[in-house]
Amino acid sequence: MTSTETALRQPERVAVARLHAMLELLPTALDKQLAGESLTAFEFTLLEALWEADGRRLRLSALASRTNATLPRLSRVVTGLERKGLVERTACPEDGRAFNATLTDAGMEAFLATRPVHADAVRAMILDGLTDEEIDSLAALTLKILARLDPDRRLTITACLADPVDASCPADPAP
Amino acid sequence: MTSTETALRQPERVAVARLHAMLELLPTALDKQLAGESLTAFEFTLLEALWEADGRRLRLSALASRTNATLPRLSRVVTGLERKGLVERTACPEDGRAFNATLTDAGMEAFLATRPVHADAVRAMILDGLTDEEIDSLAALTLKILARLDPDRRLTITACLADPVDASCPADPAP
DNA sequence: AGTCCATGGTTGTAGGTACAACTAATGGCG
DNA sequence: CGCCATTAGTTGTACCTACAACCATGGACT
Repeated sequence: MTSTETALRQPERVAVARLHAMLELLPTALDKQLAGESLTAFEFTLLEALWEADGRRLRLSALASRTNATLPRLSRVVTGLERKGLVERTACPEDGRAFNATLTDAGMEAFLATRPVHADAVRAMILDGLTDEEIDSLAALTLKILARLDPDRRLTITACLADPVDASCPADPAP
Repeated sequence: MTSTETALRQPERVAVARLHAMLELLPTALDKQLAGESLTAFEFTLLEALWEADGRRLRLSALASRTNATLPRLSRVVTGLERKGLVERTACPEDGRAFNATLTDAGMEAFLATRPVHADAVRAMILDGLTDEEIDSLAALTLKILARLDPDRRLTITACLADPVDASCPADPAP
């Protein structure tokens, strides 16, 4: 079942090479744009997830799922944000094992201050070069790839990642 | 001229969120598929670049450009591959500062052994879910994003990354 | 030749991430 | 009740990468 023995065709090679290049360049580029706010892109994503969450708090495991991070990684990042006073760990009443990460007021403030910077960076590096149709196309393509990456469908529960069924997302032909 | 003050629109948010998720998941997923060959995805990319190069060798800085890596990073990875016997550092005759990384026979062998594994992984995680048109679309989108990421155009010189004008992936003059 | 600057690479250091091993609490089931 | 498998999180360890500082060479210009 291994080794299809067939080499990739040229258009495939091109797409993969470019995708790979983007994978290599985009994350560090994004991080650099946010460096001025003393937040990493991942930390921002984390604050964003909490901001959108009910009661501005989320269980660590839920937060890990939403941000596509492993639990160890999330644990340490939350520790870091806690040290900066942007987040608080509070025990979960219903489950003695679980903890909630709660956005503090300072965390809210930091998030709101960083949001426009992040939005501008994303526009400058990704969106501004694309037409509306291309943006939709990008959303559709990434969804398809994500579906294969995460067959368990455990991770992609966030609204923006879900299937295009829900109203807020642009419709496209269902597979 | 900072802070556009305008929030991202919903389709933009969706595309960016999915792209971000992919950025988080794809690299580690690819690495895991290649773990059995005791090569990282980046090391494979590096061997691939050397394989395609004229005389199976490339100057370190050229190699860094092709693989979208910083020079320090490349230097260490080459050291690692050298230790494994897959690559050799040889001084460049024309330029006393420069070094060539040369693919050894063992390196060729390792590359050829890993190539089908890598191809299968790429197919399984990316290509198999997409139609030919979508693959072309992906290539076009990533090209547009790369163009904005690398305005200096220093990095994206590789044939597969260049503008869609040229069809083939020719080698270019060795050092 | 001599000076200055740019280029090619290497290494010190710091920070981030994955994996595995670990603790602790939950929930089922006899 | 008491045992066992599962789940939530934390931490030890190892690796990787970025940035900055560094050394050496090449090239231009006087």
